[in-house]
Amino acid sequence: MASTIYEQVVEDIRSKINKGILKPGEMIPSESSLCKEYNTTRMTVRKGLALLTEGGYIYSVPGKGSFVCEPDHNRHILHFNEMDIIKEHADRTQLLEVNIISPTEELIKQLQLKRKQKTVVIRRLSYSQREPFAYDIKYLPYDKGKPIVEEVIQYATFPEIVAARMSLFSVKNELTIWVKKAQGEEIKFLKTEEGHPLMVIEQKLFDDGNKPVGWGKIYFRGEYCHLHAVSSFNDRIKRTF
Amino acid sequence: MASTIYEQVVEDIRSKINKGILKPGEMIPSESSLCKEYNTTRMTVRKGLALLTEGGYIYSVPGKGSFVCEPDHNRHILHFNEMDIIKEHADRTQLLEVNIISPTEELIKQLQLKRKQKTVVIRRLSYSQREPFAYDIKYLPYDKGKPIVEEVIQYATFPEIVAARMSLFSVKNELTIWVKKAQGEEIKFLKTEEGHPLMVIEQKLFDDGNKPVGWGKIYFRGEYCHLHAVSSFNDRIKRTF
DNA sequence: TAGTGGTCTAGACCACTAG
DNA sequence: TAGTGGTCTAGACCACTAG
Repeated sequence: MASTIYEQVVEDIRSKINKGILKPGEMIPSESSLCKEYNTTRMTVRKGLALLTEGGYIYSVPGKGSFVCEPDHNRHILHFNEMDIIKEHADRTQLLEVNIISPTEELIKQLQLKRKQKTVVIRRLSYSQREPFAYDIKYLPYDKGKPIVEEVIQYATFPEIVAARMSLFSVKNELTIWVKKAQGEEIKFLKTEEGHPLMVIEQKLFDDGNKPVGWGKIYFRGEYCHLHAVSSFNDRIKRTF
Repeated sequence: MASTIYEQVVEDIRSKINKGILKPGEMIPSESSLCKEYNTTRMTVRKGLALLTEGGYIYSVPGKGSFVCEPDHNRHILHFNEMDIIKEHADRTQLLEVNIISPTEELIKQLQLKRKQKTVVIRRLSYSQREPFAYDIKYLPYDKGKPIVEEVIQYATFPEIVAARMSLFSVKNELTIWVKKAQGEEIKFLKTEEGHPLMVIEQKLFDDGNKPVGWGKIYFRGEYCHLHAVSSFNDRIKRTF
């Protein structure tokens, strides 16, 4: 049950939208008419409308009114944490390499480096019952002032590694996910037959100013990587209740 | 530049959090002290704090204060629309089957059906330059009252099909994504060699009352499916500015 | 010109926290 | 007991929309 007036406003309008009484594109009652309906003031009505806006149910157009959104069925929340997937199966994670190298052309492009700037490489291999199942390689711009702590690196996710080194609160992470047949280095480390399906997850990290601060790929033996995502639509408003 | 007082509050506090001046877990200044600092009233300060809360920067504890959140690097936004991926490559989408069947045990379980309730099957195959690359199969509970319009089904996403049939505003969609080697039926339709890597995307749809209203899988030839996701963290608040 | 949403004021009362 | 955030009131002025 709604314990406050604004919750009542939210529940009533949300239910009307979900039942199709209010359809996408249609105008909802104006703030002043809602004030009368609920015998309350504008600020209270607006608190409810703000929650409906946050939840993706309505949007407002100054001077005109508030309208029901087109539902967005495409937006999903993907909870991706490389270490969760690794920990789920791994009994051992081996640090293959932590090094400072001169960047390749690809790295200069991806991390937008100056030509003489060094990069840190981190390569890890995770085993499940002696079978290697995840191989990952990460690059980040080298910064003399910031030491690399191996114990941290071994068990941290990429955003954690970068955020720790750069003391960033928010690191933007762009994921690209695809499938490929194992070949070359991947076969060597993951000990698969040639052509074995791999799930590849590429991560590109950016700081607040959109500067690349990390780039890496994780190769999972296909059978070890299941990803889960949920449409974010209904979820967004629930935090509040 | 901030054109309103509450935007100024948001920008100042957000910048302090991003620079590490305010660290996760620390308390931010109280509402009353922010009122003094910005020479404004509580409702205006609270509007700014509401946006910071929405953006995942702070949370409040009644009686105690407002605190800086631990950043959540795991939450990503995945924009997944099966038809976008299909349209990107397809020059033809063939409706293989639209049928009403008696459910298998698996279907009864997945869709929580009563034993005698029929289900609708929809199977499609998409071609890129005569090469089949996406095979998908969808099931939804059969409802006598709701006709199945083939022209719609051929080009609609699963949530669209279900939402249209059930006049639902919000359908919850649970995605599971994994990799498998092509075998059996998949080889037959996608005309791949055995063991070819496939990206499998399973969709399970629920109505407002968490009742399953659709279940299906899409099999992509691996090379045709790249998924993109972005950490949602910084994005959430930007809508407002 | 009447109606709309956006911003803001200056209060009130409440439950809760922690010394 | 002083301080905190949560809810709510009853206004004000504004820019904008559309007849």
